[in-house]
Formats: sequence, C-alpha cells, structure tokens
Amino acid sequence: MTYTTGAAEDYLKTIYAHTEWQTDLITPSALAVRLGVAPSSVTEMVKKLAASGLITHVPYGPLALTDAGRLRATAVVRRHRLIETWLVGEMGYDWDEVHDEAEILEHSISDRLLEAINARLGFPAHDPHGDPIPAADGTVQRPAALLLADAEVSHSGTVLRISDRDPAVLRELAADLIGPGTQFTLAAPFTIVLADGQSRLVTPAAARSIWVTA
Amino acid sequence: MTYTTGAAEDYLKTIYAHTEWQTDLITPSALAVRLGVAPSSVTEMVKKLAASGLITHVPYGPLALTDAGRLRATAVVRRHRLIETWLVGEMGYDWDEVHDEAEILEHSISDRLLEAINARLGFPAHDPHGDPIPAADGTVQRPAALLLADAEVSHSGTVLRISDRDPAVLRELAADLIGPGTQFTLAAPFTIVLADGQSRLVTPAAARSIWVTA
DNA sequence: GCCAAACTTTCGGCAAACCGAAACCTCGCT
DNA sequence: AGCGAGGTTTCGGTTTGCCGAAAGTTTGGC
Repeated sequence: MTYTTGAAEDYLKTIYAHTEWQTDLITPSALAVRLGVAPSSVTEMVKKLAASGLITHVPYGPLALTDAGRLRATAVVRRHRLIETWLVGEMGYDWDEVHDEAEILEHSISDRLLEAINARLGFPAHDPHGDPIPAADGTVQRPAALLLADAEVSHSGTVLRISDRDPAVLRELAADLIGPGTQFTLAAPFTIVLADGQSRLVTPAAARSIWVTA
Repeated sequence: MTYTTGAAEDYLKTIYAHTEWQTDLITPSALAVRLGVAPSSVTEMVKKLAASGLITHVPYGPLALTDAGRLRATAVVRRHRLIETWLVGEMGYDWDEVHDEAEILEHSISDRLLEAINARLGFPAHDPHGDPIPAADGTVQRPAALLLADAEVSHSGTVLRISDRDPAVLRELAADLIGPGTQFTLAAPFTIVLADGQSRLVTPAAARSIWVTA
C-alpha cells in the first residue's frame, strides 16, 4: 500500500540516515533511541513497514530499506534539506536553528510548494550543513568522506559536512568560521590549521561531527 | 488545558469563520457538514472543547466561542491568511490555488517562521481574497460589508472580499479582473458596471461570494 | 556447552479522531 | 396536547501510534 503517514516517514528517514555516512545496518533498539520511542513501538511499526514492502526485516535481526523504502526515505530527506536551505537562505535562520522547523514542515509541505522553493533557491545541491540534497528521483551525490576524529595527523582536506545532530557543535563551529568548504590540515589530534594559517582547537564532540574529504 | 491538536484547531477555526461575516451561531450539524465529519464526531469534540473552556455549549443547543476560544481561532486564521498571502505574493500561486496548502501548513508552521513571513510581506492587513488578517493579539479589523447578492440596484461601492470557498468563482472573477478594491455600481441584479464603464455579468454563485462596502 | 545479559517481540492498554446505528430531545404543526 | 421530523447524543467499534510488563531469542563469556 501507499502508507505515507508522518510517523512512517520518520522511521524511514531515520533508517536511511543511519546508513548515509556509514555502512552497518541499524537495529530496532538503536532506531528506538534515535526516534525517542519505546522498543515495542519500533517492533510494531517495523511490521507495518515490512508488510508494505518498504523495509526488510528478519525477526531479531537488523533493518534494511528496500528500493521502494529508500525512494520514500530520500523524498523525505530531500524535503527536509530543501526546507533547511530555504530557512537559512531566505528566512533569516542560522544553521543551528533550522532542524526542528524542518522536522515538522517536511511532513506537510506539498510537492508543488517544495519545487517552488527549490527553484527560488536555484536548485541547490547541498543544505547549509553540507549534506547532499537528493534529487527528485532519489539519486544522491555523496562524496567519499571521513570523520575528522578518524583522520590521521597531517591529513589535509576540505570540510564536506557537519552533522546537524548537535546545535551546540554547530554554534561552536560557526563562531570558529568552520563550515562546509573550509580547507584545513590536521596538525595534531583536535587541532586544525586553516588555509590562512590560523589554528583551531575543536572539541571531541565537534571532531565526531565533522566529515572531511578522504 | 492547552489542547491544541490540529483537529481542535480546525473545529475552532470553522466555528469562528461561521460568525465572521454573519451573526447567527453555528449548530453542531452545520459544523459537521463544513468539516466533512459525522455529527457524532462533532459531539465528541464539542465536549472536549467545552471542557477546555474554548467554547460554550448547552446540550442540543448551538455553539459559541469563549474569549479563549476566539483567541485560539483567530491565531489559526492569522496563520492561514498569512500563508495564503505569502503563497500568492512570493511563491507564484494564484488566489484560487492557495487554500488547500494553507489548510495544512497553518497547523505546522512555527510562530517564528510565521513572523518571518509576515515581515517579508510587509505586515499585510488583508489576504489575497480581501479577508482581514487578525493581529497577533486576536484583534481583527473588519469593515461593514454587504453581500453583493443582497445589494439594491444602483448601489455603488468597492469590493471588500471574495469568499475563498469556491475556487471556480475565484477563477471566474480573476478572468473578469474583479477583486478586492474593484469599484463598481450595481446596474441590475447580477450586472455591475466597473469604474472604467465596462459592465460585467456575475453568476449567482459569485454574487453570493462577493462582499462589498455598505 | 551453558547461562545470563541484552535485545526483541508479544500482549494488554491508552488516547485521539473518526464512524454508524440506535436512543434521545425539541419544536413546529395540527 | 400530541406527534413526528430532524437534529443531537450515546454507544460500541475502528485505526494509528504510543506505552510498560512479561515472555521469548540470541549471543558472548566462561
């Protein structure tokens, strides 16, 4: 069936998000934590999503999106990221303030309004955090990326994206003028040197939120 | 208590809308028809709204908003009309296309985003149909108005608002270049003469949708 | 190779909105 | 005054999404 309630969209989106920058599959309990619901609620929704052919699931095993599920998930992510881009680009929001608003609007905006926004923005490829905006057909352009916390000392590269999970990290980095496109060299663990020679100490939380070119 | 679900907002808005341009109170059955729900659903919601102090209701009697309910209702109407104004003013919608989108977004947009939109639009006083946009404190500036269908022949005036209930009427009037602000004289029933001397035959449905200065 | 911890599922329940059928008021008309 | 039509409410039931407690499964460590 169609089955496109807001709740189901949130489950699909979260399953998708888990594998966007890493490869392991998500477990029901991890999904429960991410969504802030009880494990039993996940079991229930998983049954519905599997019955609708949007995910695959063997009992007591992890979850994986089907092609149909991934298409549905990327559509939600597309809406979310276009809305975030619009809030920052046109409505005066800062990049640490857009998440909650987008979380709600992504479930109610029409395709038509979304495309009007997309056109106004000039069909952006990335949102303010550097995350790729999926195309309408579900295609996503995702560069090879590495967590800054996992990079070797002396690694040089460009910041690709900052996870928007933690607004405090976003504010910290905005104050340090670090964002997508920033070029750097890792001088020592948690210490980066920018193109202009200035060095910055990033917190461990930030190092685990910043993804850079490999 | 607070009780601000989307469903409750729709009930309050509809009760408010009924008395906006006329004075009689709405009955539960009329409310059911307007909302497209069964009468028994109305009874149930009416109990909750009355228990929350948002409406008054004596069994088997009509419904009336309390001050608290009216404030809640005008807040929804404000969101609806600002969204409509924005869709027409910035997003390329025509005035007959905005209702459904606004109907959904009015329940999910935040106060902050609404005010950002309001500021971009220059704090408009009316929506594209000529309906007054309530102020944030619930105040509404509503001029004395008369239905064109009820006006006497030779009545002269200005179009104040067009009900947005029927998109076909809106398209008909847009084609005839009739809208809020249009000056006219009623030459004969259903026949108006515009300021430039051109005359227009309006359909009975349109005459029951056009409100003019008294 | 077994067992307990950790994870997952099942089960009964709840709240919000909705429904249709049946019971119940009200009011106008005779 | 009484009666019936029409509007309103009650009642039992449905769906969606959530919960906690209890039962079931898996798996790592000994």
